[in-house]
Amino acid sequence: MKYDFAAIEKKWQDKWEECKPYAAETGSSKPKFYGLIEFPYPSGQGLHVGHPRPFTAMDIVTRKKRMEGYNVLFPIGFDAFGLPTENYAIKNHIHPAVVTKKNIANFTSQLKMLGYGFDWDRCVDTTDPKYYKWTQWIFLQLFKKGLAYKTTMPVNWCTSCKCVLANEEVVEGVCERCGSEVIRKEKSQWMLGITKYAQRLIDDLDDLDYIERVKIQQKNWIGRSTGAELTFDTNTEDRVTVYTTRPDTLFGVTYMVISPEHPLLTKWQDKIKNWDEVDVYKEAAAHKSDFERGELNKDKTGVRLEGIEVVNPATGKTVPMFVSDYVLMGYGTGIVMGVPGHDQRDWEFATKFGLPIIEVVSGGDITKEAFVAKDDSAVMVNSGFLNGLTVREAIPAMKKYVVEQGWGQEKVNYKLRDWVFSRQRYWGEPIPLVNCEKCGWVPLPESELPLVLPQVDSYELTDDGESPLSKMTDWVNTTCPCCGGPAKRETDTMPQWAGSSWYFLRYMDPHNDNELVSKEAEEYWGPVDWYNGGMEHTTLHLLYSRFWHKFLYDIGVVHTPEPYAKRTSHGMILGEGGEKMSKSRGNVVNPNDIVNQYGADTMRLHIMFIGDFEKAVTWSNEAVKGSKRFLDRCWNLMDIAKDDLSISEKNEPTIHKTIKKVTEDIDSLKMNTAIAALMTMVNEFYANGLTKGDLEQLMLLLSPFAPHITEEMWELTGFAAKYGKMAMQMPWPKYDETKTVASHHEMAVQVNGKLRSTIVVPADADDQTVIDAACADEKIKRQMEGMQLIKTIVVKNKLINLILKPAK
RNA sequence: GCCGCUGUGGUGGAAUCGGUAGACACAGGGGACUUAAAAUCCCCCGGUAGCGAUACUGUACGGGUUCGAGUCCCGUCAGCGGCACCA
Repeated sequence: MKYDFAAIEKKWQDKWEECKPYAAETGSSKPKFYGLIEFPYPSGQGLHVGHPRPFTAMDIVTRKKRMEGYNVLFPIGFDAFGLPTENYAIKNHIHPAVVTKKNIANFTSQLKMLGYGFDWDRCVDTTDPKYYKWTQWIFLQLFKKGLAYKTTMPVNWCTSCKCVLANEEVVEGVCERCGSEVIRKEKSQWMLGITKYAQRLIDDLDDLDYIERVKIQQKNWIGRSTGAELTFDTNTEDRVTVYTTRPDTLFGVTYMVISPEHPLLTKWQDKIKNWDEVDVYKEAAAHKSDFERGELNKDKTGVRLEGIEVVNPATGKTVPMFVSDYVLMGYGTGIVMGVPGHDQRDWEFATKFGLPIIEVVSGGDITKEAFVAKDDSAVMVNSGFLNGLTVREAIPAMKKYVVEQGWGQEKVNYKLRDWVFSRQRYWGEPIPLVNCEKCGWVPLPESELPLVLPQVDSYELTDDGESPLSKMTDWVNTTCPCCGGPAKRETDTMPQWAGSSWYFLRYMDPHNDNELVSKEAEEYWGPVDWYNGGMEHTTLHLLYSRFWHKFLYDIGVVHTPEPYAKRTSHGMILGEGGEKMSKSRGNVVNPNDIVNQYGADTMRLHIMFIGDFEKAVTWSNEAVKGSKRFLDRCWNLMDIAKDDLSISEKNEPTIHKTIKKVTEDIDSLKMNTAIAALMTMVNEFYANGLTKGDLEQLMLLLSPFAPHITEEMWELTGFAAKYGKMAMQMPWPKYDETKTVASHHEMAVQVNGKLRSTIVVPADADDQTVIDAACADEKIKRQMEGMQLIKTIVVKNKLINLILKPAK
């Protein structure tokens, strides 16, 4: 009988649809396992070959967990708000909800075609009002705790599209869509106070089982630095405060720099003698994009503030003050002390403006470049009481001194900024707040949630970059829930990150209309035991969702401070030729084609066999055949298996070894070597012959990888009838360590570290026995002629190294 | 520039703690079966020399540690990912 994958896959998928073997049961007495994959964005193109990689891996992990007796939650959903759908809607005049529905239906059928063990009854869709009711609810709680606030801040503004762009939409300083210049524009935006959680987001990483590079990237993104805030007197009534990580270099300060956006600048308008010049610089800086300010314009520019002087408390001398756009308003205090001797940026600035450069740390040549000591054992000079100390000693000494003198205090800073949470877009969750002239920003009562996205005539932005919702005057004009007076609704919507920041909680209790998640469900399922996703989500999605989860922990909604106990990441699938798959390159592989040609089981197997899960791999249509061939070989074993239900003596060591290997490899996502071990086992079965008992073990091991063919074989070989269960419902096979070892080993025999021969000896033979055996070997005898044995090294069951030297 | 990762046959990739480099596949070559093709089965497959046994050589490059290095250490080069005037 031929392996008819199309008929077999259809048969079993229909069966699973009906008997729901993947249903998770909240409150079951079995141990729980919550395996999570990043839910997809349902794009119009459908699934591409990159999706099945993480999905299949976690499907295998969770299938094995079920067989090991766990009550498994392996859910799926759709992260469906977002720009591509909105843009498609604008272009084709179709409501985004209609497009979304269609795309989700398409994704669903594709995912089912691949035979994943998702609990489809728990499927969520972030654009469903029943879902985003709770996204809005979380926002309201953040607002009530003061963690959501509105502020004016610079945004990316496309001068041609006249709209606000997300950072991701700005590519090399121009608008991704039209290629026009992008400038910074002040706009009022909702912000979330993630920086208040910065330290906890760093600290709690320590106890998590995340792959190391994810932890490192998160820490770098949060960017903690320790230093001091120092306050300087000026010749105005204001004092200025700077942040520095190197208070030890205070004696080397020869000037100060203020950011063009700093409010003190405007305040000092009358005192600055060259205000016109300063104002022009200020204006010019405002019109520069971040890109120009950063990437292109390493060349330092600036204007001296005539009439403003600052006193260096360490030396008592006055130094001049400049405005320059190399100082950022958003980090530290927006004012920097210039230490040109020991900071390359300051050195460039000082060189350009002819400012003095003082050496305060010895060891470099400050006439050529700033000396930034690589280690902290360099010695301080020209620094009063610090002279002779190493940098390592000088930093704490100066910090202490600064505090004693009342010049400042120790300070920790983070690069992490608060989260810009508004989008002037239609296709997102409406922000459930109204603005009342009397009461200010007022939250909607929770009973009015969800605040449903209203129907609009056009999804285009207004000319001044406001959300399409702002044109809906009937919707915008409302009454204040607080005083009953006239009020306006917020017309900004939430970013796509919102719905994905908590979706894993909703899976635990997806149909609950009264709570985001019931206490019972959350305490049973939380936290997620294993979350796999892309490296590209390490800094944003992962950080955002950890932040929300910590907030939910603080207000008592969840019982753990962290959402995910374990995080792994998969590599990308590249197109033929090693390039990123993209429509424009025309190298996108659609999983449908592979499934039609070879079947879902082959697709699943191949995508796992293709290479190291964490690394990028190149897709090859040619190589898929190997996986299909393997399944054919498995199938054909049915014809040659002897009618004996016990494990054959000949295959026993291989079977136990393979069970061990596959068990361990699945747990560490090394599916490629697990499959290789299964292939080796099948090759041995062909070489040795096999019993039905041998085949039974193979089917159980193969089940998580290729569930359709396995169930069919399980039925045909009579095991389904024998046990009254599907293979996937059987206990995971166990191995006996003592049976994994063969009775004899082949050992390598080296002479002076070079392989010269191999010998076969009984397992666990003692050292003298193997040395004797090695010395008796013909090839070794030849090597030993005229030589003297001075040392032997024996590695049990593996290798013998004989150290010889010429005999005297 | 900074942080992180990776360099292994024609190709994808294996190789617990430092212990037989190239498992398992793909492609290729040879053979069997077949009227033929597909499929299937068997054999070969890093390089150089040799009919062969075998010898030398070989994990980006240069050093080092070690009885022994793909693996550890120092340096260099290349590629990928992230961040980037963060004081």
